[in-house]
Amino acid sequence: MSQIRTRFAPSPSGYLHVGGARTALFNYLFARNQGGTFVLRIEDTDRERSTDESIAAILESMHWLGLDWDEGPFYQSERGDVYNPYVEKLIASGNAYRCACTPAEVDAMRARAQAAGQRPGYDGTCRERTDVAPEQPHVVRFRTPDEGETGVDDMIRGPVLFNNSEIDDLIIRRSDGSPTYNFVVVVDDVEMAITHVVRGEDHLSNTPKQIMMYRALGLPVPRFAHVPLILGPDGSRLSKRHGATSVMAYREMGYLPDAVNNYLARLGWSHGDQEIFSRAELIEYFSLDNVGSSAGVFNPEKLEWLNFQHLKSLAAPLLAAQIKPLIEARSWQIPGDDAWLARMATTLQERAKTLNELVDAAYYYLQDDLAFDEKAVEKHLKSAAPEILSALRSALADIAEWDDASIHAAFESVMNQHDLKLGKLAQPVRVALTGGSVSPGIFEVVAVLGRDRVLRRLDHALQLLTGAG
RNA sequence: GUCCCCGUCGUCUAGCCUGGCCAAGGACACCGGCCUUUCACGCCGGCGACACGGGUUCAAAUCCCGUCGGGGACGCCA
Repeated sequence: MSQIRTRFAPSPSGYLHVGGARTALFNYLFARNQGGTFVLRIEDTDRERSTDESIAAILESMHWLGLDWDEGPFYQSERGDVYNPYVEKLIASGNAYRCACTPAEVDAMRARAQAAGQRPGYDGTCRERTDVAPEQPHVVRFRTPDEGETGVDDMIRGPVLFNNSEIDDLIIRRSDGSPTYNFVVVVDDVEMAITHVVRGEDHLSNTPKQIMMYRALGLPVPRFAHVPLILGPDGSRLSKRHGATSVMAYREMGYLPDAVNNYLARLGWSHGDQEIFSRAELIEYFSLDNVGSSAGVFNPEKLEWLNFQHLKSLAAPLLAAQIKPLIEARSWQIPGDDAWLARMATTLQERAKTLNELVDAAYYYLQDDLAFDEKAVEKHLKSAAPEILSALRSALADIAEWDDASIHAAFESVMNQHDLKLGKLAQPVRVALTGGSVSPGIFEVVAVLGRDRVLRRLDHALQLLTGAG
Protein backbone atom coordinates (compact mmCIF):
# COMPACT_ATOMS: atom_id res chain seq x y z
CA MET A 1 0.00 0.00 0.00
CA SER A 2 1.45 3.36 -0.94
CA GLN A 3 1.90 5.80 1.91
CA ILE A 4 -0.96 8.22 2.17
CA ARG A 5 -0.02 11.83 2.76
CA THR A 6 -2.47 14.62 3.48
CA ARG A 7 -1.99 18.25 4.34
CA PHE A 8 -3.77 21.19 5.86
CA ALA A 9 -2.77 24.46 4.24
CA PRO A 10 -4.34 27.51 5.89
CA SER A 11 -3.55 31.04 4.91
CA PRO A 12 -2.69 33.05 8.01
CA SER A 13 -4.95 36.02 7.49
CA GLY A 14 -7.03 35.51 10.62
CA TYR A 15 -7.79 33.07 13.40
CA LEU A 16 -8.63 29.43 12.70
CA HIS A 17 -12.37 29.27 12.22
CA VAL A 18 -14.55 26.21 12.56
CA GLY A 19 -14.66 25.62 8.81
CA GLY A 20 -10.89 25.50 8.58
CA ALA A 21 -10.76 23.37 11.70
CA ARG A 22 -13.06 20.84 10.11
CA THR A 23 -10.93 20.67 6.98
CA ALA A 24 -7.88 20.15 9.18
CA LEU A 25 -9.75 17.50 11.16
CA PHE A 26 -10.77 15.56 8.06
CA ASN A 27 -7.19 15.58 6.80
CA TYR A 28 -5.97 14.47 10.19
CA LEU A 29 -8.56 11.73 10.57
CA PHE A 30 -8.05 10.42 7.08
CA ALA A 31 -4.29 10.26 7.54
CA ARG A 32 -4.55 8.64 10.96
CA ASN A 33 -7.16 6.15 9.80
CA GLN A 34 -4.98 5.14 6.89
CA GLY A 35 -1.73 5.09 8.80
CA GLY A 36 -0.55 7.98 6.68
CA THR A 37 1.23 11.25 7.25
CA PHE A 38 -0.37 14.60 8.01
CA VAL A 39 1.51 17.70 6.91
CA LEU A 40 0.94 21.30 8.00
CA ARG A 41 1.79 24.03 5.54
CA ILE A 42 1.23 27.74 6.04
CA GLU A 43 0.23 29.48 2.81
CA ASP A 44 1.64 32.90 3.43
CA THR A 45 2.62 33.97 -0.06
CA ASP A 46 0.47 37.05 0.37
CA ARG A 47 2.72 39.11 2.61
CA GLU A 48 0.17 41.88 2.91
CA ARG A 49 -2.45 39.77 4.60
CA SER A 50 -0.38 37.25 6.48
CA THR A 51 0.41 38.02 10.09
CA ASP A 52 2.45 36.38 12.80
CA GLU A 53 -0.51 36.67 15.16
CA SER A 54 -2.61 34.61 12.77
CA ILE A 55 0.07 31.97 12.49
CA ALA A 56 0.32 31.77 16.27
CA ALA A 57 -3.46 31.58 16.60
CA ILE A 58 -3.72 28.79 14.04
CA LEU A 59 -0.98 26.74 15.65
CA GLU A 60 -2.50 27.25 19.09
CA SER A 61 -5.91 26.15 17.84
CA MET A 62 -4.47 23.07 16.21
CA HIS A 63 -2.67 22.17 19.41
CA TRP A 64 -5.77 22.68 21.48
CA LEU A 65 -7.83 20.47 19.20
CA GLY A 66 -5.07 17.89 19.33
CA LEU A 67 -4.66 17.82 15.57
CA ASP A 68 -0.99 17.07 15.73
CA TRP A 69 0.83 17.03 12.45
CA ASP A 70 3.75 14.85 11.44
CA GLU A 71 5.66 17.27 9.25
CA GLY A 72 5.90 21.04 9.18
CA PRO A 73 4.81 23.65 9.64
CA PHE A 74 6.29 24.63 6.31
CA TYR A 75 6.09 28.26 5.32
CA GLN A 76 5.70 29.11 1.69
CA SER A 77 7.28 32.49 2.26
CA GLU A 78 10.50 30.66 3.12
CA ARG A 79 10.38 28.48 0.05
CA GLY A 80 10.83 31.16 -2.59
CA ASP A 81 13.60 29.30 -4.38
CA VAL A 82 11.68 26.15 -5.16
CA TYR A 83 9.07 27.69 -7.42
CA ASN A 84 11.07 29.49 -10.11
CA PRO A 85 12.57 26.43 -11.78
CA TYR A 86 9.06 25.13 -12.30
CA VAL A 87 8.00 28.43 -13.85
CA GLU A 88 10.97 28.38 -16.20
CA LYS A 89 10.21 24.82 -17.11
CA LEU A 90 6.68 25.76 -18.11
CA ILE A 91 7.91 28.70 -20.16
CA ALA A 92 10.50 26.54 -21.88
CA SER A 93 7.92 23.92 -22.77
CA GLY A 94 5.55 26.52 -24.15
CA ASN A 95 3.00 25.96 -21.39
CA ALA A 96 3.49 29.42 -19.95
CA TYR A 97 4.40 32.81 -21.34
CA ARG A 98 5.35 36.30 -20.29
CA CYS A 99 2.49 38.74 -20.40
CA ALA A 100 3.06 42.48 -20.46
CA CYS A 101 -0.54 43.54 -20.11
CA THR A 102 -1.02 45.98 -17.26
CA PRO A 103 -3.62 45.46 -14.54
CA ALA A 104 -5.56 48.36 -16.01
CA GLU A 105 -5.61 46.76 -19.44
CA VAL A 106 -6.76 43.46 -17.99
CA ASP A 107 -9.49 45.21 -16.01
CA ALA A 108 -10.63 46.88 -19.20
CA MET A 109 -10.84 43.64 -21.12
CA ARG A 110 -12.78 42.07 -18.28
CA ALA A 111 -15.20 44.98 -18.27
CA ARG A 112 -15.63 44.71 -22.04
CA ALA A 113 -16.34 41.01 -21.82
CA GLN A 114 -18.83 41.51 -19.05
CA ALA A 115 -20.58 44.25 -20.98
CA ALA A 116 -20.84 41.95 -23.96
CA GLY A 117 -22.45 39.36 -21.72
CA GLN A 118 -19.42 37.13 -21.70
CA ARG A 119 -17.44 35.57 -18.94
CA PRO A 120 -14.90 38.08 -17.60
CA GLY A 121 -11.41 36.82 -18.25
CA TYR A 122 -8.06 37.32 -19.88
CA ASP A 123 -8.34 37.50 -23.67
CA GLY A 124 -4.98 36.02 -24.57
CA THR A 125 -3.39 39.17 -25.95
CA CYS A 126 0.18 38.14 -25.09
CA ARG A 127 -0.14 34.48 -25.92
CA GLU A 128 1.68 34.61 -29.20
CA ARG A 129 4.06 37.42 -28.37
CA THR A 130 7.73 36.56 -28.37
CA ASP A 131 8.99 40.08 -27.76
CA VAL A 132 8.30 40.32 -24.03
CA ALA A 133 11.79 40.43 -22.53
CA PRO A 134 12.47 38.97 -19.07
CA GLU A 135 13.78 42.41 -18.02
CA GLN A 136 10.63 44.38 -18.72
CA PRO A 137 7.70 44.38 -16.29
CA HIS A 138 5.57 41.31 -16.86
CA VAL A 139 3.69 38.49 -15.25
CA VAL A 140 3.86 34.85 -16.26
CA ARG A 141 0.65 33.21 -17.35
CA PHE A 142 -0.11 29.56 -17.66
CA ARG A 143 -1.44 28.71 -21.09
CA THR A 144 -4.68 26.74 -20.79
CA PRO A 145 -6.12 24.72 -23.65
CA ASP A 146 -8.96 26.30 -25.63
CA GLU A 147 -10.77 23.08 -26.33
CA GLY A 148 -11.56 19.82 -24.66
CA GLU A 149 -12.50 19.06 -21.09
CA THR A 150 -10.68 18.49 -17.84
CA GLY A 151 -12.19 16.09 -15.35
CA VAL A 152 -11.80 15.97 -11.61
CA ASP A 153 -12.54 12.58 -10.11
CA ASP A 154 -13.53 13.85 -6.71
CA MET A 155 -13.66 11.33 -3.88
CA ILE A 156 -16.70 12.99 -2.38
CA ARG A 157 -18.56 14.28 -5.41
CA GLY A 158 -17.60 11.79 -8.07
CA PRO A 159 -16.53 12.87 -11.55
CA VAL A 160 -16.87 16.58 -12.38
CA LEU A 161 -16.19 17.90 -15.88
CA PHE A 162 -15.04 21.39 -16.81
CA ASN A 163 -14.85 22.87 -20.28
CA ASN A 164 -11.31 24.02 -20.93
CA SER A 165 -12.70 27.00 -22.79
CA GLU A 166 -14.06 28.20 -19.45
CA ILE A 167 -10.62 28.42 -17.94
CA ASP A 168 -8.44 31.29 -19.02
CA ASP A 169 -4.72 31.81 -18.79
CA LEU A 170 -4.05 32.42 -15.14
CA ILE A 171 -1.13 34.28 -13.65
CA ILE A 172 1.36 31.98 -11.97
CA ARG A 173 4.04 34.56 -11.24
CA ARG A 174 3.38 38.17 -10.33
CA SER A 175 5.26 41.14 -11.73
CA ASP A 176 7.22 41.28 -8.46
CA GLY A 177 8.44 37.76 -9.14
CA SER A 178 6.37 36.01 -6.46
CA PRO A 179 4.35 32.94 -7.41
CA THR A 180 0.59 32.84 -6.97
CA TYR A 181 -1.59 30.41 -5.07
CA ASN A 182 -2.81 28.07 -7.81
CA PHE A 183 0.72 27.44 -8.92
CA VAL A 184 2.29 27.25 -5.49
CA VAL A 185 -0.13 24.61 -4.26
CA VAL A 186 0.72 22.40 -7.19
CA VAL A 187 4.45 22.71 -6.67
CA ASP A 188 4.21 22.28 -2.92
CA ASP A 189 1.85 19.34 -3.09
CA VAL A 190 4.26 17.70 -5.49
CA GLU A 191 7.34 18.53 -3.44
CA MET A 192 5.67 17.29 -0.28
CA ALA A 193 4.45 14.17 -2.04
CA ILE A 194 0.85 14.80 -1.08
CA THR A 195 -1.33 11.94 -2.27
CA HIS A 196 -4.74 13.23 -1.15
CA VAL A 197 -5.81 16.83 -1.28
CA VAL A 198 -8.72 17.25 1.14
CA ARG A 199 -9.98 20.83 1.19
CA GLY A 200 -13.06 23.04 1.11
CA GLU A 201 -15.52 22.94 -1.73
CA ASP A 202 -14.66 26.52 -2.61
CA HIS A 203 -11.55 25.08 -4.26
CA LEU A 204 -13.38 22.73 -6.58
CA SER A 205 -13.32 25.13 -9.48
CA ASN A 206 -9.59 25.73 -9.01
CA THR A 207 -8.91 22.07 -9.38
CA PRO A 208 -9.02 21.75 -13.18
CA LYS A 209 -6.45 24.56 -13.45
CA GLN A 210 -4.20 22.73 -11.06
CA ILE A 211 -4.65 19.43 -12.85
CA MET A 212 -3.62 21.12 -16.11
CA MET A 213 -0.44 22.29 -14.44
CA TYR A 214 0.39 18.87 -13.02
CA ARG A 215 0.05 17.48 -16.51
CA ALA A 216 2.06 20.24 -18.17
CA LEU A 217 4.80 19.55 -15.66
CA GLY A 218 4.56 15.82 -16.26
CA LEU A 219 3.86 15.19 -12.58
CA PRO A 220 1.45 12.74 -10.93
CA VAL A 221 -1.96 14.18 -10.06
CA PRO A 222 -3.10 13.54 -6.47
CA ARG A 223 -6.58 12.44 -5.49
CA PHE A 224 -8.96 15.23 -4.55
CA ALA A 225 -11.74 15.37 -1.98
CA HIS A 226 -13.73 18.58 -1.67
CA VAL A 227 -15.61 18.78 1.58
CA PRO A 228 -18.80 20.81 1.72
CA LEU A 229 -18.83 24.25 3.29
CA ILE A 230 -20.30 25.15 6.67
CA LEU A 231 -23.20 27.57 6.56
CA GLY A 232 -24.72 29.95 9.08
CA PRO A 233 -28.36 29.65 10.19
CA ASP A 234 -29.41 31.92 7.31
CA GLY A 235 -27.90 29.58 4.74
CA SER A 236 -24.99 31.78 3.78
CA ARG A 237 -21.41 30.86 4.35
CA LEU A 238 -20.50 30.87 8.02
CA SER A 239 -18.80 34.09 9.06
CA LYS A 240 -18.16 36.32 12.05
CA ARG A 241 -21.59 37.85 11.89
CA HIS A 242 -23.06 34.46 12.73
CA GLY A 243 -21.48 34.61 16.18
CA ALA A 244 -18.59 32.63 17.56
CA THR A 245 -16.68 31.04 14.70
CA SER A 246 -13.13 30.92 15.95
CA VAL A 247 -11.87 27.74 17.51
CA MET A 248 -10.34 29.62 20.42
CA ALA A 249 -13.69 31.19 21.25
CA TYR A 250 -14.95 27.72 22.10
CA ARG A 251 -12.04 27.07 24.37
CA GLU A 252 -12.80 30.32 26.14
CA MET A 253 -16.44 29.39 26.52
CA GLY A 254 -15.49 26.20 28.31
CA TYR A 255 -15.80 23.63 25.55
CA LEU A 256 -13.79 20.44 25.40
CA PRO A 257 -11.64 19.85 22.31
CA ASP A 258 -13.01 16.34 21.94
CA ALA A 259 -16.54 17.72 21.84
CA VAL A 260 -15.62 20.27 19.18
CA ASN A 261 -13.94 17.59 17.10
CA ASN A 262 -16.91 15.30 17.56
CA TYR A 263 -19.32 18.00 16.46
CA LEU A 264 -17.26 19.10 13.48
CA ALA A 265 -16.78 15.52 12.33
CA ARG A 266 -20.50 14.76 12.54
CA LEU A 267 -21.28 17.88 10.53
CA GLY A 268 -20.98 16.31 7.11
CA TRP A 269 -19.79 12.88 8.10
CA SER A 270 -21.64 10.01 9.72
CA HIS A 271 -21.16 6.51 10.98
CA GLY A 272 -24.65 5.01 11.09
CA ASP A 273 -26.69 6.42 13.94
CA GLN A 274 -23.79 7.04 16.28
CA GLU A 275 -23.59 10.58 17.61
CA ILE A 276 -20.94 10.49 20.31
CA PHE A 277 -17.40 9.64 19.31
CA SER A 278 -14.16 9.65 21.21
CA ARG A 279 -11.07 10.74 19.33
CA ALA A 280 -10.02 7.10 18.99
CA GLU A 281 -13.40 6.16 17.53
CA LEU A 282 -13.24 9.03 15.09
CA ILE A 283 -9.89 7.79 13.86
CA GLU A 284 -11.07 4.22 13.71
CA TYR A 285 -14.28 4.87 11.79
CA PHE A 286 -13.46 7.86 9.64
CA SER A 287 -13.77 7.44 5.91
CA LEU A 288 -14.12 9.89 3.06
CA ASP A 289 -16.82 7.59 1.66
CA ASN A 290 -19.14 8.64 4.45
CA VAL A 291 -18.66 12.36 3.99
CA GLY A 292 -21.82 13.89 2.53
CA SER A 293 -21.79 16.28 -0.39
CA SER A 294 -24.22 18.93 0.77
CA ALA A 295 -23.33 21.93 2.90
CA GLY A 296 -24.29 21.87 6.57
CA VAL A 297 -25.61 24.52 8.92
CA PHE A 298 -23.62 25.15 12.06
CA ASN A 299 -25.80 24.38 15.06
CA PRO A 300 -24.47 25.68 18.39
CA GLU A 301 -27.13 23.83 20.41
CA LYS A 302 -25.98 20.47 19.21
CA LEU A 303 -22.37 21.36 19.89
CA GLU A 304 -23.43 22.32 23.39
CA TRP A 305 -25.20 19.00 23.86
CA LEU A 306 -22.17 17.10 22.65
CA ASN A 307 -19.99 19.08 24.99
CA PHE A 308 -22.30 18.08 27.82
CA GLN A 309 -22.02 14.43 26.80
CA HIS A 310 -18.23 14.56 26.78
CA LEU A 311 -18.16 16.52 30.02
CA LYS A 312 -20.44 13.97 31.64
CA SER A 313 -18.18 11.07 30.80
CA LEU A 314 -14.96 12.76 31.80
CA ALA A 315 -13.20 10.99 34.69
CA ALA A 316 -13.30 13.04 37.89
CA PRO A 317 -9.54 13.74 38.15
CA LEU A 318 -9.45 14.90 34.54
CA LEU A 319 -12.44 17.11 35.11
CA ALA A 320 -10.77 18.59 38.16
CA ALA A 321 -7.65 19.31 36.15
CA GLN A 322 -9.77 21.09 33.55
CA ILE A 323 -11.54 23.40 35.95
CA LYS A 324 -8.67 24.15 38.29
CA PRO A 325 -7.08 26.82 36.08
CA LEU A 326 -10.49 28.36 35.45
CA ILE A 327 -11.09 28.69 39.19
CA GLU A 328 -7.65 30.15 39.71
CA ALA A 329 -8.26 32.62 36.91
CA ARG A 330 -11.12 33.97 39.02
CA SER A 331 -8.79 34.29 42.01
CA TRP A 332 -10.98 31.96 44.02
CA GLN A 333 -9.39 29.90 46.75
CA ILE A 334 -9.87 26.17 46.56
CA PRO A 335 -10.59 24.98 50.10
CA GLY A 336 -9.30 21.46 49.62
CA ASP A 337 -6.94 19.19 47.75
CA ASP A 338 -7.32 17.76 44.24
CA ALA A 339 -9.43 14.90 45.51
CA TRP A 340 -11.80 17.38 47.11
CA LEU A 341 -11.93 19.36 43.89
CA ALA A 342 -12.72 16.21 41.94
CA ARG A 343 -15.48 15.27 44.34
CA MET A 344 -16.93 18.75 44.14
CA ALA A 345 -16.82 18.75 40.36
CA THR A 346 -18.64 15.44 40.09
CA THR A 347 -21.61 16.85 42.00
CA LEU A 348 -21.98 19.45 39.27
CA GLN A 349 -20.93 17.31 36.34
CA GLU A 350 -24.41 16.51 35.07
CA ARG A 351 -25.65 20.01 35.70
CA ALA A 352 -23.40 22.03 33.41
CA LYS A 353 -22.99 22.09 29.66
CA THR A 354 -19.61 23.78 29.67
CA LEU A 355 -16.65 24.06 31.99
CA ASN A 356 -17.49 27.71 32.53
CA GLU A 357 -21.04 26.88 33.55
CA LEU A 358 -19.69 24.31 35.94
CA VAL A 359 -17.37 26.80 37.59
CA ASP A 360 -20.18 29.35 37.79
CA ALA A 361 -22.33 26.76 39.51
CA ALA A 362 -19.54 25.92 41.95
CA TYR A 363 -19.74 29.39 43.45
CA TYR A 364 -21.05 28.35 46.87
CA TYR A 365 -18.40 25.65 47.21
CA LEU A 366 -15.61 28.12 46.65
CA GLN A 367 -16.83 31.42 48.05
CA ASP A 368 -18.09 32.16 51.53
CA ASP A 369 -19.99 35.35 50.94
CA LEU A 370 -23.11 33.80 49.52
CA ALA A 371 -25.34 35.79 47.24
CA PHE A 372 -28.75 35.03 48.67
CA ASP A 373 -31.55 34.72 46.19
CA GLU A 374 -34.33 36.79 47.80
CA LYS A 375 -37.15 34.73 46.37
CA ALA A 376 -35.57 31.52 47.59
CA VAL A 377 -35.08 33.02 51.03
CA GLU A 378 -38.70 34.14 51.17
CA LYS A 379 -40.10 30.90 49.91
CA HIS A 380 -38.00 28.28 51.65
CA LEU A 381 -35.92 29.73 54.43
CA LYS A 382 -38.32 32.10 56.13
CA SER A 383 -41.01 29.48 56.29
CA ALA A 384 -38.75 27.09 58.09
CA ALA A 385 -38.99 26.71 61.84
CA PRO A 386 -35.73 27.75 63.50
CA GLU A 387 -35.90 24.79 65.86
CA ILE A 388 -35.70 22.39 62.94
CA LEU A 389 -32.60 24.02 61.53
CA SER A 390 -30.97 24.10 64.89
CA ALA A 391 -31.88 20.47 65.47
CA LEU A 392 -30.13 19.60 62.24
CA ARG A 393 -27.22 21.78 63.22
CA SER A 394 -26.61 19.87 66.39
CA ALA A 395 -27.15 16.51 64.73
CA LEU A 396 -24.50 17.42 62.18
CA ALA A 397 -22.22 18.84 64.82
CA ASP A 398 -22.34 15.54 66.66
CA ILE A 399 -21.24 13.46 63.71
CA ALA A 400 -18.08 11.55 64.49
CA GLU A 401 -17.07 10.58 61.00
CA TRP A 402 -18.03 13.16 58.32
CA ASP A 403 -19.21 10.80 55.61
CA ASP A 404 -22.29 10.31 53.46
CA ALA A 405 -23.85 7.69 55.70
CA SER A 406 -23.55 9.80 58.83
CA ILE A 407 -24.88 12.89 57.12
CA HIS A 408 -27.81 10.92 55.82
CA ALA A 409 -28.46 9.57 59.31
CA ALA A 410 -28.37 13.06 60.80
CA PHE A 411 -31.05 14.24 58.39
CA GLU A 412 -33.10 11.10 59.08
CA SER A 413 -33.07 11.68 62.78
CA VAL A 414 -34.34 15.26 62.42
CA MET A 415 -36.99 14.16 59.97
CA ASN A 416 -38.20 11.47 62.35
CA GLN A 417 -38.16 13.75 65.38
CA HIS A 418 -40.22 16.42 63.69
CA ASP A 419 -42.25 14.18 61.43
CA LEU A 420 -40.96 15.85 58.29
CA LYS A 421 -40.54 14.77 54.70
CA LEU A 422 -37.14 15.35 53.19
CA GLY A 423 -38.40 18.09 50.91
CA LYS A 424 -39.43 20.20 53.87
CA LEU A 425 -35.99 19.94 55.37
CA ALA A 426 -33.82 19.94 52.29
CA GLN A 427 -35.04 23.18 50.74
CA PRO A 428 -34.39 25.49 53.71
CA VAL A 429 -31.02 23.83 54.24
CA ARG A 430 -30.21 24.24 50.57
CA VAL A 431 -30.93 27.94 50.72
CA ALA A 432 -28.89 28.27 53.89
CA LEU A 433 -25.91 26.47 52.40
CA THR A 434 -25.96 27.65 48.80
CA GLY A 435 -27.94 30.87 48.83
CA GLY A 436 -30.43 29.53 46.29
CA SER A 437 -33.00 26.84 45.66
CA VAL A 438 -31.06 24.91 43.04
CA SER A 439 -28.14 22.64 43.74
CA PRO A 440 -26.94 19.06 43.65
CA GLY A 441 -28.41 16.60 46.15
CA ILE A 442 -28.38 18.11 49.62
CA PHE A 443 -26.33 15.29 51.18
CA GLU A 444 -23.64 15.75 48.58
CA VAL A 445 -23.55 19.47 49.15
CA VAL A 446 -23.22 18.99 52.89
CA ALA A 447 -20.52 16.40 52.46
CA VAL A 448 -18.48 18.49 50.05
CA LEU A 449 -18.80 21.73 51.97
CA GLY A 450 -17.44 20.15 55.10
CA ARG A 451 -18.59 20.43 58.68
CA ASP A 452 -17.12 23.84 59.51
CA ARG A 453 -18.70 25.68 56.66
CA VAL A 454 -22.00 23.83 56.98
CA LEU A 455 -22.32 24.75 60.63
CA ARG A 456 -21.27 28.33 60.01
CA ARG A 457 -23.82 28.75 57.25
CA LEU A 458 -26.57 27.17 59.31
CA ASP A 459 -25.74 29.54 62.15
CA HIS A 460 -25.89 32.45 59.78
CA ALA A 461 -29.28 31.33 58.49
CA LEU A 462 -30.55 30.90 62.04
CA GLN A 463 -29.51 34.47 62.79
CA LEU A 464 -31.39 35.67 59.76
CA LEU A 465 -34.50 33.84 60.90
CA THR A 466 -34.47 34.85 64.52
CA GLY A 467 -33.25 38.35 63.75
CA ALA A 468 -36.11 38.86 61.29
CA GLY A 469 -38.71 37.17 63.44
C1' G B 1 -23.93 36.93 -16.52
C1' U B 2 -21.07 32.16 -17.32
C1' C B 3 -19.43 27.59 -15.24
C1' C B 4 -19.57 24.11 -11.17
C1' C B 5 -21.71 21.86 -6.77
C1' C B 6 -25.90 20.83 -3.71
C1' G B 7 -31.41 19.91 -2.39
C1' U B 8 -34.70 13.78 3.25
C1' C B 9 -38.07 16.62 9.78
C1' G B 10 -36.45 23.90 12.00
C1' U B 11 -31.07 21.76 12.28
C1' C B 12 -27.28 17.44 11.77
C1' U B 13 -28.13 12.95 9.39
C1' A B 14 -29.41 7.13 8.01
C1' G B 15 -31.50 5.26 3.65
C1' C B 16 -29.91 6.65 -2.53
C1' C B 17 -24.55 3.72 -5.84
C1' U B 18 -26.78 -2.25 -5.86
C1' G B 19 -35.43 0.31 -6.91
C1' G B 20 -39.44 -3.43 -3.08
C1' C B 21 -37.23 -4.74 4.00
C1' C B 22 -39.29 3.08 4.26
C1' A B 23 -47.26 4.09 5.76
C1' A B 24 -38.86 7.05 5.78
C1' G B 25 -34.87 5.43 11.09
C1' G B 26 -31.55 8.14 14.71
C1' A B 27 -29.82 12.79 17.04
C1' C B 28 -30.25 18.23 18.58
C1' A B 29 -34.06 21.70 19.68
C1' C B 30 -39.23 22.06 21.17
C1' C B 31 -43.78 20.04 23.82
C1' G B 32 -45.95 16.45 27.37
C1' G B 33 -45.38 12.55 31.14
C1' C B 34 -42.57 9.42 34.65
C1' C B 35 -38.63 9.39 38.33
C1' U B 36 -37.55 12.83 42.38
C1' U B 37 -35.07 16.56 48.37
C1' U B 38 -34.63 21.42 44.32
C1' C B 39 -32.27 21.69 39.56
C1' A B 40 -30.40 18.58 36.33
C1' C B 41 -29.45 13.44 34.52
C1' G B 42 -32.22 9.34 33.00
C1' C B 43 -36.55 6.94 30.97
C1' C B 44 -41.27 7.03 28.07
C1' G B 45 -44.24 9.58 24.53
C1' G B 46 -45.45 13.68 20.97
C1' C B 47 -44.58 17.26 16.96
C1' G B 48 -41.95 17.13 12.42
C1' A B 49 -39.09 15.77 6.05
C1' C B 50 -38.18 12.63 0.71
C1' A B 51 -38.09 20.92 -3.08
C1' C B 52 -41.57 20.75 -7.47
C1' G B 53 -43.15 18.62 -12.25
C1' G B 54 -42.71 14.92 -15.79
C1' G B 55 -40.92 10.12 -17.23
C1' U B 56 -38.96 4.69 -16.70
C1' U B 57 -40.96 0.45 -13.81
C1' C B 58 -45.49 -4.32 -11.38
C1' A B 59 -42.93 -1.02 -7.74
C1' A B 60 -39.08 5.31 -6.97
C1' A B 61 -36.62 8.98 -1.33
C1' U B 62 -33.73 5.67 -4.45
C1' C B 63 -32.92 5.60 -11.92
C1' C B 64 -33.63 9.59 -16.14
C1' C B 65 -35.14 14.63 -17.84
C1' G B 66 -36.76 19.44 -16.70
C1' U B 67 -38.00 23.45 -13.31
C1' C B 68 -37.25 26.04 -8.98
C1' G B 69 -34.31 27.10 -4.79
C1' G B 70 -29.53 27.50 -2.16
C1' G B 71 -24.24 27.72 -2.33
C1' G B 72 -19.42 28.22 -4.65
C1' A B 73 -15.99 29.95 -8.47
C1' C B 74 -14.78 33.34 -12.20
C1' G B 75 -8.23 38.33 -8.73
C1' C B 76 -0.84 40.31 -10.02
C1' C B 77 -6.35 36.71 -2.61
C1' A B 78 -5.72 32.08 -0.73
